[in-house]
Amino acid sequence: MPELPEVEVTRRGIDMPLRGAHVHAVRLGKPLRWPLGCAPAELLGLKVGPVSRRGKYLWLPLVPALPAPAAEAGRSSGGGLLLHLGMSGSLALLQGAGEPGPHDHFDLVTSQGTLRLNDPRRFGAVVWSAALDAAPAATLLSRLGPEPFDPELTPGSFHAALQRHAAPIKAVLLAGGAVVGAGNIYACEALFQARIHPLLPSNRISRPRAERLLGAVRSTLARALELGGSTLRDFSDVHGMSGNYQQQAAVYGRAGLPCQNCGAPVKKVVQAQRATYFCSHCQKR
DNA sequence: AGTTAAACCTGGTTGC
DNA sequence: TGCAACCAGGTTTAAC
Repeated sequence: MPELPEVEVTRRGIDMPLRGAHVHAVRLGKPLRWPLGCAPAELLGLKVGPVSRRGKYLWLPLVPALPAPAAEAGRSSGGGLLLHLGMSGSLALLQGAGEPGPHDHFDLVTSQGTLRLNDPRRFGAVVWSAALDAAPAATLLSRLGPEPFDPELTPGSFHAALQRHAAPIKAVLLAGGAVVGAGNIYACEALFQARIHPLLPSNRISRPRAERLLGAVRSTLARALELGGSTLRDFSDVHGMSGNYQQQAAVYGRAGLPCQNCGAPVKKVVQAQRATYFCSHCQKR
């Protein structure tokens, strides 16, 4: 469910409300993708810092609330939680959180509300790391390509990155090495907007088309962000509001329906076990 | 080395 | 109506 816009919407929803909050308790549900990586008791008393995002990961800094005497029994000297929403995860910030439901697998109970992860499929993760640039966080983040809105990501560098892969452009976008953030929905939408065929080998994309694609990725993600995050059925922001980008999708999930540009039926193929929607008339190889 | 499958899970939808 | 098959926003890990 969550691609970059949804994760960013989530970040904005929890950042200020949680800042400066003290951790009162931690509750773990069923196992997620990876173990937490520390004893829950180590988090107690730590203070929440500014929440940041890298790709589809969120970083929730947790620092000692008191300067000097930190070495209390079992308390950590600080670090943070690296969170990922996987395919079906969402975060909620609850005041007076009720009993956890069957898919609520992580609670961070703080002085300013309970941050609760609901994730039916449990592909998501909450992992303790002593620092953003230390293992395990650094290891996970090291595989990520540039942020889509990083000014250092230029048409030239993007084109160069695409030249390094012979795989279909759709697969390259999903892999996130050239640019992070475009998941299955937005990759389809961006390729449609750029009029590029999803099966076209990445390294056969010209410089002008690469520039167009980068612009399409950026505008697609920015649009989704404006609309509050999108996606299919079960994404909701921290206030429980669902996004509505799906109604804006030009090709995703529209197999057989007329292309909004030319009227030809939208096609669906499976690439790397993922559904790809495109218009074979508008999108050229 | 680079690309592609398999794996991790549950739930909703579709089809017989 | 019941149940099996298939599908779903991601990404790591193992295998060609």
